[in-house]
Amino acid sequence: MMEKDDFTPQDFLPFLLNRAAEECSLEFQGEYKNRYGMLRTEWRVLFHLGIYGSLTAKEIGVRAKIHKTKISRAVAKLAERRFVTRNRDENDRRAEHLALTPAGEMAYRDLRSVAREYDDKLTSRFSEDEAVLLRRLLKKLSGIET
Amino acid sequence: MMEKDDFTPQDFLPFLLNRAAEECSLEFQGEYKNRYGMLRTEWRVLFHLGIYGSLTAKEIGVRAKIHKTKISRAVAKLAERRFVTRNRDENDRRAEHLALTPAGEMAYRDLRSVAREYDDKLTSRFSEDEAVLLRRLLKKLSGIET
DNA sequence: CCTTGTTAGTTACAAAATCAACTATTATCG
DNA sequence: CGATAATAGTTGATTTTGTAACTAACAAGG
Repeated sequence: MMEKDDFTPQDFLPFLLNRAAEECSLEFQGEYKNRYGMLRTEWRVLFHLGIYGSLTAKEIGVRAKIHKTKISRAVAKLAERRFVTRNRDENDRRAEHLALTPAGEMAYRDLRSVAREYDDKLTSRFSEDEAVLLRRLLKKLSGIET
Repeated sequence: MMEKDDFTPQDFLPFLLNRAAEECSLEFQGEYKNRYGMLRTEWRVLFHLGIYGSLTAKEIGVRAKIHKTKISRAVAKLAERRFVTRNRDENDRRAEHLALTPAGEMAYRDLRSVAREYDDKLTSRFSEDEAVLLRRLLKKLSGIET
């Protein structure tokens, strides 16, 4: 009973992904937490609105793979702080179009530059090609090609 | 005031990492959850013991970048289910050496083969070179070269 | 020895995530 | 039309996590 055994569990992808994601998220958290007292889900929502302009909670969930209750609560907090506005869709009154307020825009641009610096710091460990490839592969893993 | 603007926040690495890790972890969870009712941290601990034989909670934490309280609770559950044993270090009686019981070994080998299949499925989307590079880069990101 | 500091691991309490059930609205189809 | 199903989003109950404080054991310096 010959068993091919080239599998090294310490290289198990979900395992490596979790570890890297955890490491980076925690480190990056230090950069923004004391700026706006924002939680991980909140800046992710903020980023999405900053990038794409206006989205519904549902759309954010699909793009970012975040659970809808997490988004619901994050949006509630962001709206409370006047970082986002909610606008009912007139064609489908279940959906709400979310967008950044000017204050939200400012916070986004600020965090965006912090993110850029941190991203540069991370990718400085790689060659340009490696960085490009890494991003492409990560997108492939989450089933998103764009 | 010219601003170089080659930074696309939707490609922000911590963001891509989180999304990919979340996607894979959730999908993989479906493969093992109903087998042993194990949580993410628990199988990660189980894997480490399976791979490295015997470790202290501290060592697992460093290698896997998992917070010590999470490990403490995961170990408690695994011990309760008779998957791991605890042995006080005689030289330093603060530390405990953890190891798998035969039942733990069986669970590990079972999950390991599930993991192998899932890993194959994931990496089948890439070329061999890409898969190797991806793992290398992920290790680099978590500050571990080995 | 004995104070002070450090480390391994646990635990209490607060914060957050998950799950299930819910409202309100729209879609489907007999 | 009218019943049933589906969808966007919210809320409450439960579970899990993170923070900080704790115990117990060791270490170093006086």
